[in-house]
Amino acid sequence: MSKNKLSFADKLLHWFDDHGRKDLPWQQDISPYRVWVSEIMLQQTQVKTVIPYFQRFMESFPTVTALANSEQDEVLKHWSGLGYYARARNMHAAAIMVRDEFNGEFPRDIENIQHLKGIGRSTGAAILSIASNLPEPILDGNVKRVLSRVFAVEGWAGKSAVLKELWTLAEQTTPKTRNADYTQAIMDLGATLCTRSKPRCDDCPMKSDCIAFADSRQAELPAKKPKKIIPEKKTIMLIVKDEAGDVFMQKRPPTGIWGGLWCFPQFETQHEAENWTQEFLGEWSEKVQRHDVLSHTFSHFKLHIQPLIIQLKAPIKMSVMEKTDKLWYNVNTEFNGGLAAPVSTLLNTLVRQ
DNA sequence: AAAGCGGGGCA
DNA sequence: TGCCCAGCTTT
Repeated sequence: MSKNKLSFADKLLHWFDDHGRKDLPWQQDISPYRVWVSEIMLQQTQVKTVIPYFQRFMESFPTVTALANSEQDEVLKHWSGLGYYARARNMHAAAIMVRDEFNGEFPRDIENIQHLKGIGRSTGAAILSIASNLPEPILDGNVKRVLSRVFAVEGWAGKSAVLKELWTLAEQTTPKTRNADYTQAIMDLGATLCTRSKPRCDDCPMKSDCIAFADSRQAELPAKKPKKIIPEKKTIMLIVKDEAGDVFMQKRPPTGIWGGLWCFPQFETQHEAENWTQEFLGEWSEKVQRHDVLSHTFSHFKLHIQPLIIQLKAPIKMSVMEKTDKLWYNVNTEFNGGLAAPVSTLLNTLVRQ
């Protein structure tokens, strides 16, 4: 390791001592479990949004064993609105694995910790570094941005050659001592100063070392992901109300979009929706109401949702009542399961009046 | 309204 | 090794 690289860590740590954030909820009572939960949540969401989710999660699932002993519906309920629901499912599976295969303790080495679902090299390293002060380098989005700028790494990090170069730089810059502080410091620098747009270079401890700053290339580095045109799809969401005002909902398959979350029945056409209602639920008393289309963007397609509301009058056929993946939801009660954002939106705007 | 964000799973 | 998976914030 060159002298230059050592001073990188020293400068960063000095800055962190004076200016870094140390009062975030997951920086208190540090444990592998708390760091793990925060890291998974922070993968997809900003600090400000994560804080209330983290606190609710910790109140309900104070330990990894408590999480393992919970129902998936309960876990997804705490994740509703955060997105990337596969990560909540993975966390639940990983907690069960820690309970059953690791005696309730997180593995303390980078190889074994990656056997847990949802934990790769960077997240595993963050847990080991922050919770146990082990000298593992991390490479999350913040670190990628900082390293790309300081060392002028060319190319998009989605390319394996670029990613490899970034990992090498991460290994070379990560110190053996004060590793936990260093990991928090470099993430903090990326989150607060070395931001994607308008970085505050004048306040940055790496200013004198940063090639992007020297060359005024902060806006070009890191290289952006190539643009892709995403397809658009349409669906009808059918909101069926029974005589009591309860709403019919069904659980989605365990994997795929909104896996394990509760949703309204979906159809391609209004005709199909009406036929299905007739066949499985009975007669309806009012005309089918169409409501405004709600558009929802995923990473790989855009979904246009046409909500339909049907009010039933005849009694419900028993067959649908018996299934565990179908239910009638009393909208004035708390929902015990995961709900995708547009489903929550529809419940709030069209059902709970 | 459109762009940008991030990491792991899996074919 | 390249594509799939979300929903929120920022511009």
